Amino acid sequence: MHYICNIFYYSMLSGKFAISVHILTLLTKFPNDYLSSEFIAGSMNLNPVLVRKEIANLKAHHIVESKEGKNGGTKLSKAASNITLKEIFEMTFENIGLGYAKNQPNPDCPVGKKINQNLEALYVEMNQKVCQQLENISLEDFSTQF
Amino acid sequence: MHYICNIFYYSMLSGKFAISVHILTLLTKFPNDYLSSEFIAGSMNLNPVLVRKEIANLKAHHIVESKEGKNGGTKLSKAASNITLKEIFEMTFENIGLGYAKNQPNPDCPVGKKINQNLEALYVEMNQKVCQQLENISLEDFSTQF
DNA sequence: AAAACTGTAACTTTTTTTATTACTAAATAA
DNA sequence: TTATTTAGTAATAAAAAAAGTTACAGTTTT
Repeated sequence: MHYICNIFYYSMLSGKFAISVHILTLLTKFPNDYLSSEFIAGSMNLNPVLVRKEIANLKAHHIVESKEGKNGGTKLSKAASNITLKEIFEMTFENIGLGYAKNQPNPDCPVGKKINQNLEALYVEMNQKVCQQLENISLEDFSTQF
Repeated sequence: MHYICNIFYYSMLSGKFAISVHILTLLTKFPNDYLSSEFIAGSMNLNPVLVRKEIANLKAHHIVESKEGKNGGTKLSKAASNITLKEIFEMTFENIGLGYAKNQPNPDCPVGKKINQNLEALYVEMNQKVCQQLENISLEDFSTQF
């Protein structure tokens, strides 16, 4: 089934990393099976459509592949030992950081003018630290805890 | 003005850390003045009531003090050089981490049963890394960037 | 006494997240 | 070959969370 690629299609799930890791852990546990979105959703207690959306993202990053039709589903397309949590983190577009105020600050105030830029610099550093940590954990490592 | 303490009063602002840092940076820039919530809100383009709520939290942690009445406002109650970003981070109740799925996972699935516990362990480690970083930055350090 | 503040409650509005419904297309199995 | 099961996606609805508003009591200062 083919659709025109829609960049904005993907809705933002707040726990995307958690959801992706959950999906991928299940796929790791059943490396030879195509798991259905229904089955995965059952483990997560989440709507199957949301699971499929999350899988769409993982597919776009080529770490899983799906088969449509009866007995279809999704499986890993590379070994769990060759996938790091850092990769998964980056795939979910999530950023470590402590947020920004929603409103644009006052550009006439010296603090308002620069606050977001200075916070950004701080958060970039955080990301680096966190990525160093996640880079050393493979999906296989994570999955063997279960 | 005194009210009965209400633990649940404090509403959750998503960018609490950012807002607190912004407030504290302003207070650092004017260490001898009581700044009004109106003035602070003007720099942040935020509702003054929200600023006062955030300040209530900072007061509870004894790093700022307020004066009611005419010409009242808020000022730092300790030197900016003696406040670290780690302290501020901890005051905002924010946690580093990459979130959890909203729904309770299926306890009959080996993965569902343990996913949150395993993510938690991962996030605890992240927090430690981030706290190490923030501990080395004082409010004064941060403020001199402006 | 008037004015300018803080503190807080009680809502309301807006935004973001999550869930649902519905339908097309594909693959399999009977 | 036809029914069935599954993915893919759009569109919308519902729920939850965040942000904003209004209102007013209590404090200080002038």
